[in-house]
Amino acid sequence: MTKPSLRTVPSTRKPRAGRVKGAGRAPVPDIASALRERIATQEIAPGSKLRENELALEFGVPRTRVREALAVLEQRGLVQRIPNRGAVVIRLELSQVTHLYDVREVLEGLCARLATVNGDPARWQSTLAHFRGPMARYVAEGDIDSYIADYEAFRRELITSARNPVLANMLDSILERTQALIRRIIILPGRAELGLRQHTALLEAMCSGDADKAEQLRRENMRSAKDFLERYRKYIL
Amino acid sequence: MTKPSLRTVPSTRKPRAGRVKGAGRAPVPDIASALRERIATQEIAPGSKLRENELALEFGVPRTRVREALAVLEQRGLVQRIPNRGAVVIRLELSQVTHLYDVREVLEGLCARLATVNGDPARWQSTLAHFRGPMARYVAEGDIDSYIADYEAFRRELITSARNPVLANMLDSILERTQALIRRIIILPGRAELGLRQHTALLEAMCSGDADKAEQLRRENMRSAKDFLERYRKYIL
DNA sequence: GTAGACATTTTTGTTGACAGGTTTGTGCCG
DNA sequence: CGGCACAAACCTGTCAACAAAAATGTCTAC
Repeated sequence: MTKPSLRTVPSTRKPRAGRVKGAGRAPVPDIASALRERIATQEIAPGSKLRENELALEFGVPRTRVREALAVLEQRGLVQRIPNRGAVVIRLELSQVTHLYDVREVLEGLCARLATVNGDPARWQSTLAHFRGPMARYVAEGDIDSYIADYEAFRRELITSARNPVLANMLDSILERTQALIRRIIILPGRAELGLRQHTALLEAMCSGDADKAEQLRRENMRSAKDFLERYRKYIL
Repeated sequence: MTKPSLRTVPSTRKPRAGRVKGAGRAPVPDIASALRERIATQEIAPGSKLRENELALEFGVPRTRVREALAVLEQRGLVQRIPNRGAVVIRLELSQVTHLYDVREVLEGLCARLATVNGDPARWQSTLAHFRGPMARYVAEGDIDSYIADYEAFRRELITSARNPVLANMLDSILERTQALIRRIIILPGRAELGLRQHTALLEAMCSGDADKAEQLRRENMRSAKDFLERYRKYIL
């Protein structure tokens, strides 16, 4: 019943290359990354249709390349493609998020263990200090952005230190799919404070070279994140 | 000042080109599966080049479809694609296998735990009996094929019972990449016997509903498999 | 006899066009 | 006034031809 007002480009062709984004030639990985970014930031809402022609026009690339990028995103679990109907952004159900967090728990645990085993303990001292000092202040002052940014850096450092490309790839895949949520979890009452304590404990275990404990602590951390998520699911999903 | 490519005049008429043979139409996933199978069985050796034209001809499909299939295989980590040089089957280094097994350890552990939690304990009684009876006989008699087949069935049952699609997908991904190895690991001296004992112990834990123990036992099982692999690496890789 | 330059062939990368299916808009009939 | 059938527009799936790059083969010069 809704009048389909203003469909873009009624009859006038775009005469010039009106490429809004990258000028000429964007490689497939770049297109996939750009799309991934938009999905993560919810610039493209879950459930939206991704029209190939539209994207091809915007990026100024042939449709085939957009198609390849969509195939990558499908393999990565970010979009769902229905034959002859196109690609839509995956809508996160609670069950799906639970599945992701169950897997993430053991993978992050492994990551913490490997990072502890691989590096020398002294390496994490400065990070521990950072969590005890500035990070604690961020939490106390409610500077969520700084806290998230530095936490992400720490997480990346863990992955790098683990030196396991397979693990890194899988963790990336999970992060891509849950990134839209972390900001909403972290502002839950008490979550940041608990997380901070847990990260500090983890770093202490890592500094003392106790890999088993590091793994266990990291897993507990993930489990508690999942608990928060399930408890406050109404406010998040 | 990009000169827009001149619009081609549709002068050539296509006389409904008939397909030469009954060479059917294979969808992209089928081609990917076929290739995956060949890689797993080493019908295509690691390091081989996969020529698009060749495969297109063999499958009786246009080259584009082979190309898509190769893209899937690349995302799955089974082949490596170098720009302008084509796709080659990944060659497994020991370090890579170690990485895969480290990740597999925690994922299989999670799988065992979830399978224990989700199903009722009685469900695994018959499987336990199967491992104590026929499976033990297979090992004693050296009937490796039957042993592997039934073990694979058990493994799939675990994955199904875990009811976690994310986990299932990742375990599949790992299996695809290591499948060429399992047969060689299992024939190592003492491996099958140890594995049998470990699987039996795992099933006992599952029957008693002890999820934590199940996870731990499964992880030990994987770790010992990795140990065998590293000890006998000369004979395997 | 070998190394290097050039020509040929093979293989991959890219593009636009066409065909089939789905959604959307419109008119007719109950 | 609402629902159904039909037609148009749109979108995706598919394909074969074209262009560029790499690999291969050949010949010549030293």
